[in-house]
Amino acid sequence: MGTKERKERERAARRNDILDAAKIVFFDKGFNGTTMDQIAEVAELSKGSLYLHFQSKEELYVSILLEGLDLLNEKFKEAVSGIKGWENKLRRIGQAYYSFYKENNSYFRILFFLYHSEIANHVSDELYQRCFEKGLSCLNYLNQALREGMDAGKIELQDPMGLSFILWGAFNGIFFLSEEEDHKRLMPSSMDHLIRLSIDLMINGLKRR
Amino acid sequence: MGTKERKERERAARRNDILDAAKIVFFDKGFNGTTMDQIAEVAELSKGSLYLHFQSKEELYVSILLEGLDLLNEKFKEAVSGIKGWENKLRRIGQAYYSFYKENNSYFRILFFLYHSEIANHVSDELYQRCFEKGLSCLNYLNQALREGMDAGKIELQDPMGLSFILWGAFNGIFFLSEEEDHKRLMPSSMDHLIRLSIDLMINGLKRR
Amino acid sequence: MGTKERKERERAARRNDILDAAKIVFFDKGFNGTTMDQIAEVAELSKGSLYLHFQSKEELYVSILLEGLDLLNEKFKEAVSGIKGWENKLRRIGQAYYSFYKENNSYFRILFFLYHSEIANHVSDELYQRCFEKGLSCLNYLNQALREGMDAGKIELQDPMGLSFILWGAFNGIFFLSEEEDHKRLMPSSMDHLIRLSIDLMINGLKRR
Amino acid sequence: MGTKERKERERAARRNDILDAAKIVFFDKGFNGTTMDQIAEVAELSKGSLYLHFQSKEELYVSILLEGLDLLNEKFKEAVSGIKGWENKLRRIGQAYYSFYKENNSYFRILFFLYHSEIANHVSDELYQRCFEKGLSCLNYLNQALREGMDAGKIELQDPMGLSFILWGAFNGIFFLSEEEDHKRLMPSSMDHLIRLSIDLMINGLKRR
DNA sequence: CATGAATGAGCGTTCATTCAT
DNA sequence: GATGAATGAACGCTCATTCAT
Repeated sequence: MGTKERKERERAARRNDILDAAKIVFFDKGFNGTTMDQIAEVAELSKGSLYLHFQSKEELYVSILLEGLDLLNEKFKEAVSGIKGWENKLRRIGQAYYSFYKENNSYFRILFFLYHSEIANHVSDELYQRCFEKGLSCLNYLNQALREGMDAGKIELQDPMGLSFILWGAFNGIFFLSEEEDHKRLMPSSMDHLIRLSIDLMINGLKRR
Repeated sequence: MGTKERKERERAARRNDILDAAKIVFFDKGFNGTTMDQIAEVAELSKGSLYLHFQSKEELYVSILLEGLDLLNEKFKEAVSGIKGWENKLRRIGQAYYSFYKENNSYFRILFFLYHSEIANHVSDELYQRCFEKGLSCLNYLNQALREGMDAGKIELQDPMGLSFILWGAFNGIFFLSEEEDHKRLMPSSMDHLIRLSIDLMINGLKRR
Repeated sequence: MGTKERKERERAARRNDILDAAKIVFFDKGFNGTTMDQIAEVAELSKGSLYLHFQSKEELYVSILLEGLDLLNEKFKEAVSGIKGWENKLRRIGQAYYSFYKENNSYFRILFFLYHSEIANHVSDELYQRCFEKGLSCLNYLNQALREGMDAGKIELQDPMGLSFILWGAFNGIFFLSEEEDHKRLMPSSMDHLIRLSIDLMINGLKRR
Repeated sequence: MGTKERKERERAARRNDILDAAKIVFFDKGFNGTTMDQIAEVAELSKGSLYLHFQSKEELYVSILLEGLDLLNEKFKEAVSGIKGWENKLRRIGQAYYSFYKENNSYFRILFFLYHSEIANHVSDELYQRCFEKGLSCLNYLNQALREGMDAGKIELQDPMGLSFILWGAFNGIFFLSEEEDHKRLMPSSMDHLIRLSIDLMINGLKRR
């Protein structure tokens, strides 16, 4: 009886090995720069075996992205846990996202790279849907904080989802821009400072006058 | 005579034909999804002829980007021409960027995709530098407006370049997020509304209390 | 089992198939005139498969050359085995080279063509080194015979390696010249006769007076 | 009237310009490494104009070879002029060929490269024939010297053309072998010494006993 | 389940040659 | 005669995916 379970556990372990190997290579060389051979070699598995667990290169890539979203969800959860007040919550979420960007930069880039690439089109609907939901879940932390602020009358009564969306997009864009090596030439101030500025700007902007 | 001049005009025209063809294909399939054969076919030219005008696929791609940046610069220039007041200027720039995003969406995507890709590394320094400068020039319109606000004491005295950077990034991110087809499922409100909200949020955030 | 062994044998066999196919085409059209597609077609394999066994066109080419050198080494070994006297040995070596030239003409041409081509530069050091050593080994048969003649006081005491080099080069050149179809127009006598003449000339030239 | 002549002179001059340019590039990069564009650029002419004077890349190449053969003929002529005795003549011819090899190495290589390459097949019969004849003419210097030796009873009475052929081939082979960079590793003695040795060997070998 | 040999479509780039002007 | 834009057939090599064992 336990046999079946063990088998499944082993299968999951194998899957994880592949994922770990893929992460190493994808993080290092990007989607197009990575070959299935390289992943197989790092995973110490045959190339064919990769396809026993993932339907395609794209699905493998997106599976990593999914991990990234899980991680981010967790970070957001921690960030707001026990925190009172919409403003504090937003600040904490912003900082959490920034720390995710810094500490898990590779995940951030993968996460970002998905959109608009041809990758999304080569992935099963089911997998895509799961991505979508996890993204939505992240967005919801923002959403909650904003609602709280509106309920308290501190933020103009408007659709909180739209605002969450804006904040999320804005931070993405700022991080993304910072990625670019040459942009650092332009920036008079440190990234840390810039992010603090951004958070202040957003919070300040949200407040009713 | 004038023969020489005519020749040059024809050459430029041909170059433009290629650029137009490339735009069509790149916009549709992305950089990696596009082949030189496809471009040649659309341009109704032989593949070899492409290389008479562009050294490589990458240079062709970046040349389009350069056009996009020119266009955007123009849009920004128009946007602020004759406008008084930092707030008005910022609003106009934001709207101009939004209209660029909407009306020249393909340019926007190419423009956005350049960063962080390996493309930049396969392009001559000179071409890359020109991109950089044109991007900087766009940023400067924001910069000017912010300085004006600071001089008028309406905006907290801080590094305007950093703030420009934030605003630029934020808008990029918001547009980019909106690109994603599925995100539209989430959005309760129209894109137009969302952008107005964003601009208000930023302007409000900038103002001193 | 022995499964693993069988696999290896099959792999080696396949490698040989490719080598055989490549020989046919290279011999016929030369290095630059040969395409990987042609080889693949003759080998009844896909082009991609060629690269499973050889890193590049050049490596494939040089691998054939290596075979040729092995064969030649063997011929020289046989030629001198059991033969007494430097003169006899030299004659036998000369004849062996001539028979190699005649019977394995394709190898001869490849062997000859390597030098001075850009091919050598596109081959791994290891492969190149092996070529070099096998060539040296061939040269050594000459070297031994010459030493013997010097020890016996029949040949002027001079550096035998230099002389080996001369003899080797001379025969190469003579064979090579004979290759040229049109040169046959000039030759009043048969190739066989010419070679006998050459050997006599060399032997005679070596002897002290 | 002089008009026509002048035109022809100009045409010949142009042809020479191309030849000179081609020499520079071919000598530097070899046949396959050279493009018609490069030649055109060095010649400060358009690519199309090249074809006004030469039917193909191959014909251009072989035309240079022809120059080389002219040069060699001249060298041989000088070498034997006023020299008495077959042995002296042969020595002088051998030295002349060596000096040609050293001082006009690029010509030597082109001359050598022709044979067995696919080049010969892409050249008009007429051009090929001219090559052949000039080669023959070179050979004749050897031929004459050998006949003289035979008439004087110093050389075994045999077909002198066959022997010329052997000598020519032998020197070619020795020079060619020396070209190879790595062979220098093997050689205990200098090239100069080696050649002296070769000439002695041949002369000695020719003499009757 | 695991393997890894085999596939084959595809790619960016080159370049000798042609030909309208 | 001179030009140089245009051609188009090649070419070496890659790599995601398949499938017999």
